[in-house]
Amino acid sequence: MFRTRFAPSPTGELHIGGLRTALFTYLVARQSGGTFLLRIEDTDRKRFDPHSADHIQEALRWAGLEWDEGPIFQSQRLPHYQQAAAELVARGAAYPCFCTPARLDEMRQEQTRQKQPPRYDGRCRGMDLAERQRLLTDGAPHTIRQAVPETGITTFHDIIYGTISFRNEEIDDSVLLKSDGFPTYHLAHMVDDHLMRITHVIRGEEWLPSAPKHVLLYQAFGWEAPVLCHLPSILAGGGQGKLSKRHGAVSVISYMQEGYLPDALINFLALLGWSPGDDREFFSKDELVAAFSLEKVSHSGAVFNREKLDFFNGSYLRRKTLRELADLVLPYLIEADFPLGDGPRPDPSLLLALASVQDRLRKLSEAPELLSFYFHEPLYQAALLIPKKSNAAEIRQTMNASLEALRNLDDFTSSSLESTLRGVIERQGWKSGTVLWPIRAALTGREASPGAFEVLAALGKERSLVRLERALDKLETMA
RNA sequence: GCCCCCAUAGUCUAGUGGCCGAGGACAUCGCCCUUUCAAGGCGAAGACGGCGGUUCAAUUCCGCCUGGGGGUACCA
Repeated sequence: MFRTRFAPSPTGELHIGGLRTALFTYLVARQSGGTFLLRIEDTDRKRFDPHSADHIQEALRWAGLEWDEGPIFQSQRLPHYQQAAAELVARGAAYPCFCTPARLDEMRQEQTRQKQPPRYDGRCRGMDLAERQRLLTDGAPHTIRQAVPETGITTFHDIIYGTISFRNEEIDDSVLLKSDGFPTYHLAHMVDDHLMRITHVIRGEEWLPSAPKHVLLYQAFGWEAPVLCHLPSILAGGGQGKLSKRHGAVSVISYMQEGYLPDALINFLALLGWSPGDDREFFSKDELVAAFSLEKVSHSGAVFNREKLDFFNGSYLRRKTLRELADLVLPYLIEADFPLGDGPRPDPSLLLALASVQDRLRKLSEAPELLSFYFHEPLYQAALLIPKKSNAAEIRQTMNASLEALRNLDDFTSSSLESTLRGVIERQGWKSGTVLWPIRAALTGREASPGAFEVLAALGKERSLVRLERALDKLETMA
């Protein structure tokens, strides 16, 4: 029964990398029958975005990652952190620092000039106790800094990376409590993880270098540290392959708006840095819960590959029933201002139209473009009606024959349309292309589109005949 | 600069010393199907970064180099 948490800072919208972290965190909790908690780490008042927490929750919900506890806001738990900081000072693991931002800035510039690693020089750490007490009682502004041991090695175990150690002398005395009384991440997250009985800290690898600070803090408190797990980054992949050049960090909401299905995104993201160890690639969320394990997460960063995401999305879209697809696509058609009529919303002809494009759809936002000829008379050049290796005279002939056969046909279903037109083709001994290509071109105005029978059926007899007659007119004026 | 992490095809990955003359997926190319484009089926091309070790045997272990990523804030 593990307790895990996703702990984003509310500084903007949830990004793809954050969603993957949330997913892995969620999976660990679910597969143990444990608890997944959402904690908003809003301890930076400068970067705080008031809408961010809502956006993050919306994105998580859309993705299907429901949390069991929270959201908990750190800004409402200040006393916990202040008390913890005081405790640390009492234990000698932290100390008040009265250095001003200006002095710190100057100090770092000097260090950089001398080609030394920029870090706190320890001025207030060695301060005379009487002096410290005097400043404190005077109410001098100060922060609380971690007193990192000057010698020794801090070692910890990461589920993914294994044993990692740092020389304590390399670790800086970070600020734990800011002068405004807010904690920094270093203090807040570990205090909360302890108080909330978190068993697994799962976060991005950008935290790896500061992990020893946190381990030291757990030791100072005498608390048992949770299992640590750092996830490899998702990379943008600039400059190498042609397929990877326009990938970047993008917000989850934008994928939602572009018409990616949450299940497809989740499936894709799960495979970015994790694999089951065999050749399976399609996973429902439940299957992920069953198969996932942190031990199988890879150690190296993964480039975000949108082509593969599109493949997954198309694949998930193809599994939808037509009614499901209609519900999904409708908002995009409305957005595109298509004349949808007054009838029942997923009307039969819309379902037929959708069926004709389902195989070509990679994301929902492509639907208006793929379906436009069903809603608007197509504009095209007469030459489009004539396939290669044919001519206007021949096409006029086949079109007239097709038109006549179609006028006499009442059952406008794909199958009866097919047998009727194949009958025409066979009787006249024509090549099927000379009959079918011009019909399809006349109906869609496109070089590439769904097949003639499907379009005929979806458009219906009346509208089909109008378009075919118009095409014939075009052919006449051509000659 | 210093510290940490990483390294199988364009991309995501399988692989824990011999089963690898390296498996799967996306993308690419070809063929089939076919009125077009997709989808689908079949097939092709494509990788163990380099150099040294260890070993009877290294993609797998070790070191160095190179390359990539991250950190170095009163941001997370």
